[in-house]
Amino acid sequence: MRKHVLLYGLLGGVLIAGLKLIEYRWLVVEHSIEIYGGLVAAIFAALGIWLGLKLTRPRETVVVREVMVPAPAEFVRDDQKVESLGLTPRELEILELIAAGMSNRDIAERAHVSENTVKTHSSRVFAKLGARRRTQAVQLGKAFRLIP
Amino acid sequence: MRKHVLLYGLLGGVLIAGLKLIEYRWLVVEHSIEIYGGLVAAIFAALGIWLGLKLTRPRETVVVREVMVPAPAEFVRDDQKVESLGLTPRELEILELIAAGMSNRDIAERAHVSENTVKTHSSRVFAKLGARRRTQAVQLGKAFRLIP
DNA sequence: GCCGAAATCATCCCTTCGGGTGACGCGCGG
DNA sequence: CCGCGCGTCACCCGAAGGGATGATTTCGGC
Repeated sequence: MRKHVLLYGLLGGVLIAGLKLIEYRWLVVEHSIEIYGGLVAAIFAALGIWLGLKLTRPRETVVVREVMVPAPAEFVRDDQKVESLGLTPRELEILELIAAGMSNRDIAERAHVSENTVKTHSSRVFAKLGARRRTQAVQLGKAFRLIP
Repeated sequence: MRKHVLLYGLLGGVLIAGLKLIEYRWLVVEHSIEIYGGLVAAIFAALGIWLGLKLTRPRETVVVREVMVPAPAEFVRDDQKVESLGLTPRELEILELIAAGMSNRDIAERAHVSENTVKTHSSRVFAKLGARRRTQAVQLGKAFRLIP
């Protein structure tokens, strides 16, 4: 920065000296003052522009734009809904297995209980959800955010 | 931009006229030419700097930062998957209704066809999806992004 | 005009589901 | 200690679902 200012002043001095020399060499011409002023103005204006550019070159404004990106939005169980429906953990578990597309027999094996027990649980789930079919139970379970 | 240039020239003219006036009023002082040049240089340099700043004002770096925000991510059917599975529009429609938790009878009424037809369609859907139960068909349908 | 895909409906048969009911054991809290 | 909620299991029965197969119609393409 200091370098720039020094260079600036130096150039100014040289210019003035040069102009003066020219003036003395070719005598005073009419309107020389205007030409002189115009030259000085033009040159210094150019210098000013250059200096201004130099000064503001590294000045950058960072604009942060947040973009909505579709995120999986991981599942969070609505425990309040579970509470209000009076669903027991076991029933919720059976509902999840039903939603996974398993038959009562499959669920019985998975949960290490008898098929009858699974039927009892699922019946209770249907009753509490107000569903008549397992597919409906699944649909309601997802709507109530009880299962992913 | 044109406005700036005009203003620039106008100011220059006014300045020269003003200086000339001063020069005539107080007579010619020794070194007046240097003072005059210096003044013109200083003012036009300032103008140049200002212009330079103006020119480079809109230099901004836009940084786009993608932020994971839970978004619904609306459903888009995987038509390619539909194609590869050979699912017909009607079958897809029946699959959607199954996913809505409806019974074959409900679907028959909704689609204005007989229950037998619904059963035929659903059977084909199951075959194409590799499902044995409607709940499984729903689960697979969602996994394959065939239904919302 | 014939062919094939899609949609429609049907019939038989078996499996799975769902409702209803009853019962037993366990653990917790009044 | 007794009741209650929860989980477990059982049996019956009707409804719904699902597999297999065949038939008809409609529509677009070759």
